[in-house]
Amino acid sequence: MRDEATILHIDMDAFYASASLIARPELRGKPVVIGAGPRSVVLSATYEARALGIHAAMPVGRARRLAPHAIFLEPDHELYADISASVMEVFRSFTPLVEPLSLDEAFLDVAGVRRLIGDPVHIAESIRTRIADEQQITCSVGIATTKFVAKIASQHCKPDGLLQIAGDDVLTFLHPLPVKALWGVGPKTEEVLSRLGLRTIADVAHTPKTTLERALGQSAGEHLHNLAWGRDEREVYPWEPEKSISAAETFGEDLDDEEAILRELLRLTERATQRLRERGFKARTIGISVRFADFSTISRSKTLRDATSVTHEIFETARSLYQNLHLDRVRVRLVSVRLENLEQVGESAEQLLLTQGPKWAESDQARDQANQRFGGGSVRPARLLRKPTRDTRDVSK
DNA sequence: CCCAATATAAGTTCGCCG
DNA sequence: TGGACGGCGAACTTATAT
Repeated sequence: MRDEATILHIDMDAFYASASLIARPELRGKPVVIGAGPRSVVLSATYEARALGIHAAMPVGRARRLAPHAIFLEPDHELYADISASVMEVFRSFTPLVEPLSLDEAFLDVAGVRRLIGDPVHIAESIRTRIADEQQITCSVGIATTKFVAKIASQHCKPDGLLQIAGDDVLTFLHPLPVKALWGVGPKTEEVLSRLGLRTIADVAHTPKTTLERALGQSAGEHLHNLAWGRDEREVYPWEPEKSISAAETFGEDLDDEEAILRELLRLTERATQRLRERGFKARTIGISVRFADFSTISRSKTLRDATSVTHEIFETARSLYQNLHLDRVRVRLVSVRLENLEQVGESAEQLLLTQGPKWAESDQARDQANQRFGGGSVRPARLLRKPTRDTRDVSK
């Protein structure tokens, strides 16, 4: 194990509701609804929302009803991608070893540049200053010898903080924390651990590894035991290949009409396959998930003989997966389309056209180009021309 | 009663092959 | 022919994270 704390975990504070974002000219003075979840203005209970004068938290559906003309800053809004790209660029100006975890979080390994630029704390302060200057966003930085401890440290000092945990202090820092703080322990695992009488990370550390493995499975048991002793071998990888692409949509109201559900499925297939093609992938495995009114969820998938990126082909697979469920007017809340087993398409576009069936591949290509030129959704299958169902989200009830 | 969207990892079950 | 067994990939579920 390295004994010097050179791993940084940087977490933007209030990224999705940052003052700089709301101050953007195109948003100034307009009602803005932030977030996408059941409590769309998720931030009401947090420091950042108070600072911004946001008081109301409500489901996004209600927000749409109350303020239909508001600007909805959902997580996939392009403004966030812009800011994220700028921020990651700042990180990369300090070291190439930047591993983004999401739009607003990244790990950095500064071991190799410390002689060049300065010690990790100095680097962290420089980064915080630059992000504040350029984006008017505060961020919190955890510095430690491992990813895991760096991540907990940044949570610990949030907001607008910096916390370094030296190698010698790791266990003192870690052990009093609740098991929930272990990365990978969610509600289910917490419950299992609690039945074993384990409440703190120290408790987990002092439990025989075999006991943990029996209760949680081999891999998770061993992993947690290691983390509890501050052992985390994972390195900072600047790049990981993508493994799946998916698109999902929760309906404004539950649907039970097969025709309507298939229309949504086609729309989601469009969304997913377009991203697939943008990234130069084909997929061999097509999966769907269906969530019912009671929130239970099932999934089905099919692996094809040959990978494809053709909307038509993928939709037909998704459709047959759906129809094989033989749902008879069951109330459905969400469907999703997932593409897995991704393969990078070879250089030759000709080969793609020949092997994929010229007609559909060409029509996809033409549509992608048109959508790029005229904006997403300007060209779409005839089947989708009827009024989209999602707009029913904010009416009635 | 209410519970987003996207991605990853790992566990289980099952069928196929030798 | 019958069966136990192991390996393997596919299908599916569950858990977790942001």
